[in-house]
Amino acid sequence: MHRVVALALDEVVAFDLAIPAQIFGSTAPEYGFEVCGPRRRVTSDTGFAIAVERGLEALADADTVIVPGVGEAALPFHRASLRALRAAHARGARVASICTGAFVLAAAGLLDGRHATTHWAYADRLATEFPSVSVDPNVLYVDEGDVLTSAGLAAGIDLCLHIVRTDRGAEVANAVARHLVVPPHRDGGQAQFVDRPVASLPQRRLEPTREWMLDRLAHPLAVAEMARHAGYSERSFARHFRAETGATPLQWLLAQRVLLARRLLETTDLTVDEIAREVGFGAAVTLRLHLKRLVGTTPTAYRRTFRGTRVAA
DNA sequence: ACTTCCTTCCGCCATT
DNA sequence: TTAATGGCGGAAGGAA
Repeated sequence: MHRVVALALDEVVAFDLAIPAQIFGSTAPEYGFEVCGPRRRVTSDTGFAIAVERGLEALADADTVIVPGVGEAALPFHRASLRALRAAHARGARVASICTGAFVLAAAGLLDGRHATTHWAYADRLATEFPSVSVDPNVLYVDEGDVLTSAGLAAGIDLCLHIVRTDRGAEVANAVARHLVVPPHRDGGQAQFVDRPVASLPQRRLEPTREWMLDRLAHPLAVAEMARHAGYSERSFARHFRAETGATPLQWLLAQRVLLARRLLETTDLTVDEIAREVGFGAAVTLRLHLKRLVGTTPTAYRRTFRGTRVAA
């Protein structure tokens, strides 16, 4: 049982807190979830009160600590909370933030010299207040291994799914996503928002083409063909694709191939070479390369870790 | 790991 | 005038 503990400070963003509560507290299997904080009762950013079951001592035996966003009034933070966070991290716990929770991690010194992200509207401020943090406002989440940060609000869902995928594999993460009724995978590097601050309707114009690409994943697929399917020139296709997904066509395709390969490694006994061909990589070396690049591991090591993991209903 | 060949991506800019 | 389009060239990056 992997213990996830969320730290609820004053003016905690209710939505941010609800995400890990839903995912680790009820949807994903084999996780335990608790909410802790320096006070037994906090008022959320939207005004309703939350009963906090545990004190800061709960951080002492957490495997993963999640810090949701907090309102302006919560700054500066309780020294005891920051100390407990530092101690948890030093002990080896994985620490993650959602939205403006990154300010708490930064105040605890856990982001020094690291890449991090936060809600796009606060990115400048984070970079100004904590010059030693390398802030990237254009990604959904940043995974530094023992410290993870995510962008605003709904990006917390992407982060928590990413954590489940890391711990339990792609198959379990997909099952959780299906239960939540969200798309199974947005890559961390995806832009938080595209072109306009207020996204207008047609963000799914290329969806049929993406579906078509998924169907033909096993075959070689050139950008020129994709553009033709979408009815655009290559140049315009690339522009629209990036605007909708945050990724270039090839990046997206490679990510989907790796994702499918992960599922096959988890759920089948096909050889690495067979899987490589099955997902559209010409040979096993190519799969190895991209799996290493995107997940940081080798096919056999990945299979050893995740083969046979049970899937949530 | 290195090299070669090929594709992809993106800024620039004229055109619609 | 603004917004979208698509061709071009060079640099980056993928495949073998």
